[in-house]
Amino acid sequence: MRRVPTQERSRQRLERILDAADQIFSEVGYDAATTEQIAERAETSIGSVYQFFPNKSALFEALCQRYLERAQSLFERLLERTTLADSPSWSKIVDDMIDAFWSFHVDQPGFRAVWVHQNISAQLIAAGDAVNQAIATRAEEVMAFFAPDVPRSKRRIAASIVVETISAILFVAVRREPDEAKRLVAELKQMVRSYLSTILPA
Amino acid sequence: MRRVPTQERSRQRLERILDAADQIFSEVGYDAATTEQIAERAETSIGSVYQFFPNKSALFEALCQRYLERAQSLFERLLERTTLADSPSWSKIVDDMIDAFWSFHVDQPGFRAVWVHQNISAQLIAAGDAVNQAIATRAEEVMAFFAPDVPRSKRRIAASIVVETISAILFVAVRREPDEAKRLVAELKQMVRSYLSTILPA
DNA sequence: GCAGAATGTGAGGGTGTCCTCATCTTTGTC
DNA sequence: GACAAAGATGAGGACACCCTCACATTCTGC
Repeated sequence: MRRVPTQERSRQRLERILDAADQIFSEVGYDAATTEQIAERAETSIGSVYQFFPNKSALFEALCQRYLERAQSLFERLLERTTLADSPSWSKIVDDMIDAFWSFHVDQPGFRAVWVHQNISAQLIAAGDAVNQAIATRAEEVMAFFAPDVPRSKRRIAASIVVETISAILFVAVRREPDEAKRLVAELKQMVRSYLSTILPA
Repeated sequence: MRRVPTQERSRQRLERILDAADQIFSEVGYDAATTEQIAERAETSIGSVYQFFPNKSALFEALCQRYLERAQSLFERLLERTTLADSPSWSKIVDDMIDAFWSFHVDQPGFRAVWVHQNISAQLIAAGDAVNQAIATRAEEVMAFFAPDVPRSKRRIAASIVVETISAILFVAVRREPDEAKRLVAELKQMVRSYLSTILPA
């Protein structure tokens, strides 16, 4: 970012620009989106956009980063709440997790739109992978709580595939009709549960 | 397509253009790819590219269509071979299916590259969905053979999520280190098997 | 209420790509 | 081998978008 806003007016403008970028990129895709269009939607001038971001791609990346941060913080909040509760079953945790991320996708339709089917830099892909990795690592810790004797390597790959599957299927589900999506999410829970029951004790 | 080639020379040129497009789009993405660059890689002139395709996006779509056809025909060939063999277990069929599609991804790296993280038209997304749907429908028939009493609606959603999961996780696996990918594929089989065993008889 | 810092503006320069078309080359047929 | 049809070529027109920068406006501390 070129300039970090200090005044309130500027902070709001930056927020408006990011929101506008979110909308435009979601609607028409990275290429078709023009910086002029984004400025217009943000009710500001093209010059202001370039006050904050050195170029179009930096604007897009900032937007993606914002989504990644939101996703990760959602997961952290969820875990905090869970560990505080008096040890529920792991299947309950899985269900809650899936529900929470499903809500995330539904509430923030731009997330899928900007993340999939856009030109994403290798750097950004790595950032996305890192978030999934971080989530998987935390998930592995939860698994360790329920099954301390399962070897670490086994836990690692299991956590990884569970996180990736949930992530991938939710991405698919967003595109379906609401009814079909609901059923997909239900079956996703079922699948993850039956897989994990081969590893974790009931 | 603007012109369908009748002479052999022309057919080969068209093939070269599609192959070049495959490479360039894979390497740099849809936007960054230029039609001039594609023509050069195909060892032909820009004019020839536009003899066959009305514009850049039509070229890209033709490329995607070629991949979809290849994927679907792979599945059909696989099923033909399977039904001819004397009724193996369903878990064997699942494993073979996953292996075959994994090879497809590995052998045709361009498939993932052009399909994910590119600007794909809604029309093309629908085409991709249609292929997955078609595969799911055939998978459902196979399930019907092993579990005739499971209600149709249940079979449908199960087939759908299995196909989507396999498709999604293989897309993820391609990006991993070979070792990690191998483990992911192995766990994918495990997951699908344990899910299906809640539906199909052993 | 004033100086100066911070912020905002938008017309236009520069760049690069898509695609056309007039012209040339190859292929097939009699 | 001559003629027509099919195929191939690539310089350049047209267009659209990114980004700059000189100037205007707003804010802040004194």
